[in-house]
Amino acid sequence: MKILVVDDDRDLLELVAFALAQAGFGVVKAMDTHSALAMFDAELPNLVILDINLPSGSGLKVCRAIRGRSSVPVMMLTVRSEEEDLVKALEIGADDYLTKPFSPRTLLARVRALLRRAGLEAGDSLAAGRLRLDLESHSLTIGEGSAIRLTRLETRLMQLLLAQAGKVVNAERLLAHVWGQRGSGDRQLLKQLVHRLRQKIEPDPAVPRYLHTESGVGYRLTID
Amino acid sequence: MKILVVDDDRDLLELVAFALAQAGFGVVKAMDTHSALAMFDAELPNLVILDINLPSGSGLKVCRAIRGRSSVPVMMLTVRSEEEDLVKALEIGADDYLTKPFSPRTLLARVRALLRRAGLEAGDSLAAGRLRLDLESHSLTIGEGSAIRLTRLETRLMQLLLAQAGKVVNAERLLAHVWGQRGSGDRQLLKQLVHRLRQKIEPDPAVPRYLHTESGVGYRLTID
DNA sequence: CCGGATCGTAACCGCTTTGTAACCGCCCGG
DNA sequence: CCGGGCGGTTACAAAGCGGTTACGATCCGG
Repeated sequence: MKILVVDDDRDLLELVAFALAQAGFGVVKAMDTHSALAMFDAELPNLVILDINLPSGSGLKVCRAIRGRSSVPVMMLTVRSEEEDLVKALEIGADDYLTKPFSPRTLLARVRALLRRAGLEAGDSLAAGRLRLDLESHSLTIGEGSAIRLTRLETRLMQLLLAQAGKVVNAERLLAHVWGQRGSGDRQLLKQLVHRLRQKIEPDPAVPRYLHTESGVGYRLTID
Repeated sequence: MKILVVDDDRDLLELVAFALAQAGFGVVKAMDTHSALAMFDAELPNLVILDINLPSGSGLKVCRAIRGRSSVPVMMLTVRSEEEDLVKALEIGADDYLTKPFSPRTLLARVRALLRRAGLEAGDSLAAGRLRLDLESHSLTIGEGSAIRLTRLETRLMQLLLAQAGKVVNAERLLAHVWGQRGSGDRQLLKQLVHRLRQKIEPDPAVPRYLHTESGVGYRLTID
């Protein structure tokens, strides 16, 4: 999912870009109207975040230009005093707006809502380092590799390990998460599941690169 | 198509209800959290419109409660100052939001967009890739080929798959969409319907080209 | 009333997923 | 040196899933 961010304030631009990148989005940056449109044509992003107040001609022009060539979702960044411009932006065809200052959390929630509304949502997925788990389709992607299909239990195991990526996860906790009360105390269940998961995801299952054993404690997912 | 509207402001509630009814939707109303949930369980609406700011406990609680029992689309109504609540609502799983004041036209456009994404659109034709489904005549056209007549159930199945083209659709969701509550948990029903549909639309039903199985998850319509 | 279309239900098959047991090697304390 | 605990591995059984065939009930137009 690629997002174009346009803002002439370098600090804010970097902040927004960082927050988006952190959340797993691909980010393209521009600081003026001209390069914004050039970037748009070159990269064809799935969403555009656009400061309404740019020095070289207003953000409205960029918005209009983008609307002229695509129906991609556009989110405007405004300050409260620009009420007037905001109305124009929405009339031109911007889809949403965010009033500065805003928290990264707000930004992400809005961006996700926009993508969802546009039907571009990536689905329920969880990522850390080179690993990305799609909970919807039960598939795991490593780096640029092809997706590996996981079973229901493997997905549940991966879910907790990935959520706690880099940290050791207690065996008892893994058991509880995957099997519920039933699995309590049964090491063999976990042993087997780890074995089967390693066969699928490790280049050399005998020398794990991702799913490491922390002897006497539990397991840990390495993310480099 | 049934829509539950929850708002403690009677005027706004009636306004929204009127606009929806005018557009041909069935409308169910509630003015507090308790009756909202009671109505939800009793009527099982296809979409919920929910004021974020209810007196008897926040609208967030209702949203969470609904998400706990269904994946029905939820649209939140907010005012600009409720930014913080809105973010929470989106994170909880609300699908869209509308900032008061809004025009009936905007409301209807958003509602239709949500229904379309959920595969519930009452419109007469739905297309993705080389596939086009006519809901009126229950016929499916592939590329330049001739129309294939589908049965009522086959059409409903195709409708949701097509609305979610390219994405895996959960078996339970398909069951709910085609048979409603009745089909819950009955894999055999779905198995049969998929089989019969494949006989009609696949060049070689044994090696599906369009309607793919995602083992342990559900089905996916490929659109190339 | 006949005959086809539609749909639900059951049974069977083969494959995958999951559970269970047994065995192995390693480490470590006594 | 011995024995037990731990984790990995192999092997096999049980359960579940998805595809398929078959059959009966129902509905509806001719």
